[in-house]
Amino acid sequence: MEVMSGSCRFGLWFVHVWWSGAMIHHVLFSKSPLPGAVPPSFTRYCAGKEERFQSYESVATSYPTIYGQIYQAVRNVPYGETETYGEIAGTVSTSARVVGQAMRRNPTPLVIPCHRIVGKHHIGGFTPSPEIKEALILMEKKTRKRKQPG
DNA sequence: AACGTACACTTAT
DNA sequence: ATAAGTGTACGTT
Repeated sequence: MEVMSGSCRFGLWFVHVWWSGAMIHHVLFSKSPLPGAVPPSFTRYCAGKEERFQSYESVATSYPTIYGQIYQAVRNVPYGETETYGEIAGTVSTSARVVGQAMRRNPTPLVIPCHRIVGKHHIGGFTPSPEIKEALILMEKKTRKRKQPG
C-alpha cells in the first residue's frame, strides 16, 4: 500500500505523519509544515480530544528486540496519565535507562505515547524539545478534567 | 564476533 | 552536586 504523508498543527509545532493504511510508520514534531493532511485521529488529538489511536498500529510494537515490548507497554498507558521510566522497566524486566533509550528512538510518538513516561524526580527529555512533552501532558490533563470533573 | 560508547534513568553519597 | 550502577543498541574494529 502506498505510503501517505502530511502534517497538522500542534501549538507552534507541526506534527508530520507517514502512514499506509492502518500502519503508522513515522511521526515527527517539526517547526515547519509538510504538505498533505493526516489521519483524522491526529487532528482530533491535536485539537485536545481524547484520542487513543486504537484503530492504528505502530511499526514500533513489532520490533524484534526488547524495544518492541517496551513500546507495547507504553501504548497501554492511558490518556491523561503518566508513568515513570522505572515502572515501565519493571513490566518488561529491564532498566529505566533502557526505557529512556527506547523513548528517545520512538519512531511514532503520540501513537506510542512516550510523552506520558516521566522521570521519578524530573519530567525527562523529549525530542525535539521537552516543551512539547509538557504541553502534551498538560493538554491531556485539561481534557480529562473537562470530561470528568471532581 | 568482540569491544567501546552513548544514553529521554535511578539511587546513594 | 556528583558519582556509581544499569541494559541495550549501534558503530567500529
